[in-house]
Amino acid sequence: MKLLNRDVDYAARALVFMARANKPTVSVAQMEGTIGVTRPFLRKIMQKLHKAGILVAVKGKGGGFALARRPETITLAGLVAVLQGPLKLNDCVFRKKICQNHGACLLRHKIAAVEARLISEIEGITIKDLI
Amino acid sequence: MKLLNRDVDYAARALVFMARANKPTVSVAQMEGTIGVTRPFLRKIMQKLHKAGILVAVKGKGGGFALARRPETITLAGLVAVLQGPLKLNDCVFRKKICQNHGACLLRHKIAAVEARLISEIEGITIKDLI
DNA sequence: ACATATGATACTGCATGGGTATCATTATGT
DNA sequence: ACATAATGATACCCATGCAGTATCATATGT
Repeated sequence: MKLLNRDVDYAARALVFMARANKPTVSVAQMEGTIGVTRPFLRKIMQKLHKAGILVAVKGKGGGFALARRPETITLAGLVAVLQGPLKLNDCVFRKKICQNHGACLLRHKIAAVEARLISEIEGITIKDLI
Repeated sequence: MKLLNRDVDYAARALVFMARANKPTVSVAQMEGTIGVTRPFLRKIMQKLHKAGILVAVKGKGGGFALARRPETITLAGLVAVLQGPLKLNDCVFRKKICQNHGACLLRHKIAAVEARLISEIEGITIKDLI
C-alpha cells in the first residue's frame, strides 16, 4: 500500500521547486530536468493543481505556473485530496448491506479513528516544511 | 487508497467468528454464510493465515481451523503483513537513483514518521478488541 | 469406500495507476 | 502576420495488482 502516489510525489517536488525559484512564473520545461519526469506527465499534474486552485497558470510564451497561495498553506493532505481522491482507509466490504457482524463494525470504528489521525498528520505537513 | 484490502477484512471477521465459536475447530463451510464470502475465497485466506502460523489446521472430516494463539496476540498489523505485505507508505520514486532533491527527502523523512505511527496504531488493534 | 475437510496452484477478469500522444488555445517577440 | 512557446483538454495504452474461480491432491472420520 502506498500512502502517496507518484502524482503527489512529483507535485510536492515541483511545488518546492517553484517556492524556491522566487520567480513570477515557472514553466514545466524549466522544471522537468530537476524533477526527473517527462514534460507531458508533469504537465498533467500541474493542470490538476491549477484546476484545484493551488496554482495560477499563465499561458503563452514566457508563461508558466505560480503558487496561488503561500507555501505554508499548501498541505500534503490537500495534494492527496486533489491527486488521489479522498483517503478512505475505511472501505467497508459490506457497502449497501446492513452490517450484521459486530466484529467487523468494531473494525470500521477503529480504522476510522486511525484514518482521522493519519489525515490530521498529513494536514500538518506543508510545502514550506519541505523547502 | 485502502488501508485494508478485502483479505484482511474477511480474515478479521473469520478470526472473530472463530474466537467466539469456542469450539475445537471451525470449518470454512461453517463460516461462509456469516462471513458473506464464497467458500473457495475464504479458504484461500485461511490457508495464508495457516501458513503464517496464525491458525492451526485440522484436515479431514470434522476438521477445520483453530486460532493458534490467543485473540489478544493477533494484531491487525499482523494480518496486514501476512495478507497485503508490508506497509510502505514511503515508496520513493527515486529508488536506485541518489536523491538530489532535498525537498523530496524531507518528504520521505516526514512520511516515514507518519508510517511508523500508523503501524504502531494498527499493532494496537487485536482480534480480542473486535469480539 | 465415501464424504468432508484442508493444501497447493494456476488461471481469469477487472479496476487502477503510470505514462504517452494529440490537438486546441493563448500569449509574446519579431 | 507569423513562428514560437507555453498551457488546456482529452483520449488512449499498458503493466500491475486485486478479487475471485477452478482444479486436483491429500488427509481423516464413519
